[in-house]
Amino acid sequence: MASMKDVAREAGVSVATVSHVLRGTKHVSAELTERVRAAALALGYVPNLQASALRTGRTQTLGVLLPDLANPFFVALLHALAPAARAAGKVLMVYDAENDAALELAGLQRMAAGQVDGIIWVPVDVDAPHVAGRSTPELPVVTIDRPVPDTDAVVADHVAGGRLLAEHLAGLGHNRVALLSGPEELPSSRGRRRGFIEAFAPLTPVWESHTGFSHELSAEARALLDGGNYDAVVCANDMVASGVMRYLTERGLSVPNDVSVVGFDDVAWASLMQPALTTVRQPLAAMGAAAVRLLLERLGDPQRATRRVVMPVELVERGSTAPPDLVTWPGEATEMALLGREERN
Amino acid sequence: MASMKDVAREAGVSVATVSHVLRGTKHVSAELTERVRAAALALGYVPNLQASALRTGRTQTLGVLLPDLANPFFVALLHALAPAARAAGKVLMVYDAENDAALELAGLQRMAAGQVDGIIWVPVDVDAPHVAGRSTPELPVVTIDRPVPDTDAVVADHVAGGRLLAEHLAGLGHNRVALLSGPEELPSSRGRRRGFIEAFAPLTPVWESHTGFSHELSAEARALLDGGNYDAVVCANDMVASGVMRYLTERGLSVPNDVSVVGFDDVAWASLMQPALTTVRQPLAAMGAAAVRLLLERLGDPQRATRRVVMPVELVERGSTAPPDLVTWPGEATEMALLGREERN
DNA sequence: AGCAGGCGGTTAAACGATTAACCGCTCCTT
DNA sequence: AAGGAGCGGTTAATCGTTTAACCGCCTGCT
Repeated sequence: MASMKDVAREAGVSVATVSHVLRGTKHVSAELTERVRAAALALGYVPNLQASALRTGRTQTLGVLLPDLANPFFVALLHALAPAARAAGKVLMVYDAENDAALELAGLQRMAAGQVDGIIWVPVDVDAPHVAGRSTPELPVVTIDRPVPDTDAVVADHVAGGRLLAEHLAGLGHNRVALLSGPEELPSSRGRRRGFIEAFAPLTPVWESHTGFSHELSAEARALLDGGNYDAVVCANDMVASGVMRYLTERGLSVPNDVSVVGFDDVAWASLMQPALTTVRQPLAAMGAAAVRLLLERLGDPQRATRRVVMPVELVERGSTAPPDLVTWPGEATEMALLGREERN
Repeated sequence: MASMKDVAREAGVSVATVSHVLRGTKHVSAELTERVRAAALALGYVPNLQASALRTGRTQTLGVLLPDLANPFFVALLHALAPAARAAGKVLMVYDAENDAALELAGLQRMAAGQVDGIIWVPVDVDAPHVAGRSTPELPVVTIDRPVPDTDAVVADHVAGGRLLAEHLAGLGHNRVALLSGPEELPSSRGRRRGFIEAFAPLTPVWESHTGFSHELSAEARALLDGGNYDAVVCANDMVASGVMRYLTERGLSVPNDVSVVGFDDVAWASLMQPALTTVRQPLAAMGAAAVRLLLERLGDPQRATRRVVMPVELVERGSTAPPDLVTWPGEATEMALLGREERN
């Protein structure tokens, strides 16, 4: 690989001059500029970014630390990050924590080893010790979706999303809603749940079960669904909604004729499900751009106060929701109270 | 950030000794080893990988250059690559070419700038000039799915996959098959098509249209589907299959009762579709591991002859295929010959 | 005339790690 | 006893780039 020294020799100047020409850090006469340019081209010179990074302390690389690449939401986020980073001339170093806090910590340390200028991070678990203790001393961090105290953060307005769903379902005439909320410890799940309940509660009580983000339904969730006495299911996210639709269909129920189902996120295939899924869209492209912007701003001014950006969400009405069928349900209504956990307060 | 010099001072030894202790490159007395370890721990020392890379010429980073992060297949591939890379102590630098050859070239150059030890690459277009000319002089490359001459490559056995589908459909009794093959220039599409036709041709002719990999169907594809006279649709991949199932369903046809549909790849949500999709699974985890292994082998021995690894595929039978309904089709059979392109030999 | 200051370039010191070469010392061999 | 080998450590060169400091030289001001 041709180095700057080679270019300098070829052009008959010092390496300093080559550097100045290539970076424009100092004015160089037209003649020498031309000679240097020509030499660089002739030798196929390409600057060694490692060396440059060593000297300047800037790698032009951003770390992306995600909890799970198997989750389409995070993948979509990555997809949104990529163009924003490129626009800023940065390249992404991606680390998949595979939902494992130990792996996440390893990734964090690896990135702290001077490999990246900053990190865009969706923590596996905001309550894990290494998150609070922030074992990464002085590496700028922007969190997305799962904000960590004292970091810049980008989050969607989950509360508003929950509210939109509540209003949509209430508007259609639903009043017996089963709620499959996501992991209790996640701010996103909590926000969606709160928004939904606050906007829906005046109408009717709600049966609820906590579940993961997988399309595999928990035993508790299945019991709740088997119990009947609901005319709509509000799911933790689109993957869960997909699992629910499948489960209901297999049991001979029709979505949306017998039961309406809603998800959250609007992943790519939500519109391809049968029926197409009504859900809440998070503005991923904007969130990715915001995260990159926040990180660059902090790189420019490390002392800046941390900021939290809340992005608006949008209801996407599709075929999985419809007015409830007012004919009584096949199941008995009396046994319902035993199933599912009671809504606490 | 504490550097090696700091550790050396703290432990009262030279930086060389610190390096030897930390890397185990030379034997150091138990006492000093202990002192160095303690000092490193106390100062929270973490080696600067940039400096290390500059000196040794090894970054411990692998580049991953993908054509499109919006395509779930490539995302799944990335997901398969991540654990394999980690197991080898490497971290991944991911670049999304967004199906744009110019962007791909930019990514290639960026990675050639000493940022990675080697590249795992799925080219946007194997016929693009920068692919053949390989504008990346001496950077080890492993291609996946779209092999480039004179590189190590990992590919699934697409021909066998096509054959499996043909045998499956023929076994069910289908003999009027519409073929929506993928982009003609891609080796994967060509292989699937060839395998299918070779195994199916003895039975019956095939109507065919070339299409992209998107769930948005081309006008030609829609015309073919509208034409009728088929009892099964063989799709370029799962995304296309999903679009086809939706299109057919909207037109009142039932899958698999009226028409069987098959895809290719077995992406994550293939099993969640209604009906669940019969498809061919590519062994992604194994392919990712193979790619990393090939790349590491080449790093170890740059002179080694290039190798191509062909991975076995597997038919996954699900609900989207069934024996054909022998009742005659609603459409007329006579007008069919006009629609779709004739099978060219 | 004398001096400040700009211009266009070079010199050389970093950045942080790796590693060949070397230096005393001890111990073994012949 | 002389020479060689091994041990445990240090010195110093090096990777490729950046950039502060410096050096002549020419201009223009007073």
